[in-house]
Amino acid sequence: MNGRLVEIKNISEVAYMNHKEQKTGKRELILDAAEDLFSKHGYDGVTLRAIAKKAGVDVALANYHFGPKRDLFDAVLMRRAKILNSWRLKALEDVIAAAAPDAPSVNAIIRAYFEPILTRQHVKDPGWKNYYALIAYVNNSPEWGGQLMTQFFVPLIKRFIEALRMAMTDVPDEDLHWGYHSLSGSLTLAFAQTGRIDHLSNGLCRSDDLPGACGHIVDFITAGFEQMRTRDRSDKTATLEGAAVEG
Amino acid sequence: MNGRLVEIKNISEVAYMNHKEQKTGKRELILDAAEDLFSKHGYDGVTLRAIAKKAGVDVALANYHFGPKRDLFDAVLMRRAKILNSWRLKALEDVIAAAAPDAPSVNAIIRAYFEPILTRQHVKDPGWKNYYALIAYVNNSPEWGGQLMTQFFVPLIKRFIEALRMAMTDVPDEDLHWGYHSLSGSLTLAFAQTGRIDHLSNGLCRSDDLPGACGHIVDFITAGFEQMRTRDRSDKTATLEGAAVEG
DNA sequence: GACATAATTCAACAACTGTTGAAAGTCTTC
DNA sequence: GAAGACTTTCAACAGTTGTTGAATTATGTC
Repeated sequence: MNGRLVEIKNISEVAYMNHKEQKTGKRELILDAAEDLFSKHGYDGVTLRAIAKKAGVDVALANYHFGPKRDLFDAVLMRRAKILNSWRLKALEDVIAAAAPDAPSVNAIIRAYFEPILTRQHVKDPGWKNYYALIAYVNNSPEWGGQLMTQFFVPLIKRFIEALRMAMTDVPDEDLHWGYHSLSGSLTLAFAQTGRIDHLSNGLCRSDDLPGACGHIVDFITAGFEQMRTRDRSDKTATLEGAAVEG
Repeated sequence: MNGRLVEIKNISEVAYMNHKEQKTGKRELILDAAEDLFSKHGYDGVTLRAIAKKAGVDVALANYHFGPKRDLFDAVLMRRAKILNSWRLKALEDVIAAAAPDAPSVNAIIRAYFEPILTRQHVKDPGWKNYYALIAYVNNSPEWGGQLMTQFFVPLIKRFIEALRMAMTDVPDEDLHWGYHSLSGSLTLAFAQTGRIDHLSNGLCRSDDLPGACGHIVDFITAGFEQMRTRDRSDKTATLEGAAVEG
């Protein structure tokens, strides 16, 4: 039995499930357990036996359903990626259509990127929460950063940057791409829910308050993009380096 | 022999080395190899044998110098933390002193946070590059996010936020803390050098161009903070959620 | 109810993990 | 150059890892 084929079968099943009914088989229990543990300890920090124990099944069952460990990880990533992707794409197209024939505002575009994460009923769904933390792990890992996860999101991101290009004419593509990179980093760290901001702010801000976090981040990121319209692009690198050479 | 004691001895040695001369013993080779591998594959993704092989020494030697694996990881983190920390603190105090008795500008504060990373001669030092990627790993991992690394940086960050509070009176502490969180996320993802932006921008932007990256990020983040002065703080969460419930 | 198919468990494998104690080597100091 | 302390290697341990094939149970079909 080929693990890769099993994985693909899994994806279509999940897409189907989402529209019909939740399957409660042990197969899903394994995915849930893996999602939880992978998001907390990373790929190498989790053993198949730990996953099996959490799911309440035998070790061999994971291999039966998903093949090698690596394919199980991919299956976990892909299970929700398609859904999240479609939601985001729809939100973006809606914003573009609503503003047509004018270009949408930067703020509306940014919000279209954040809304699908916060809204719907799954804000407090632990499964989705774990999945977001898992994306944070994948996003910042050099090992996974340029792999299948990225490829899957690339079309959406390109469309997203395209919309920003519409909203802000005469802004160099370089700026837009670095802007998205900052956006992605901010969002990712918020997703990771490391609890650091709780500690740092003495409880004033809470890691697990995703809506609150995104409210701040959306405004922050919007301003970051807006400044590109009037940005001074003279070479400040030399200034930066020069200043330190003096000191 | 106690590993924790060994580690502490190590820190003082490194601090001494930095002012005097580079020690080329096998001990440093182990730290270099570990730094490289940990930054690429995470804590659990690296075996002591892989480190030893890369360093060209026996497996047992790592344990002799640093004790258990966990303590070796801590030693790698701490080796450069003290140095980076002092550089950043000095840059920040310089900016504050230069502007006194007025408050420094937001842009100057942000630059003080970025400069020490880019300047000095170590921009291209592979050791420092690996270290930055390692910080990115630690920063986004729930397992390490709230640990010794964070504690070590907390005083600096508090001082940094304090400076921002001076520069922007009447901005709520909540905004400032979330702003720093966004800054940290952006910087961290840039540090990770995952190569994604290269792929996404078709080579227009390069992951390994840290000065270029920081030039963009500094302007982006500065604007993110500046908008807090005139930010509309009415509850947009309801709007966000409401919009999705409709659609 | 027999039968084929899928799902699940059991037992075990070879390879690899971190760690350790003893042995061998190297360096300093008298 | 002998003594002693510090480095480094060697060999091996007990436990864990992902994976597998056979055995067992559940599920659905005619």
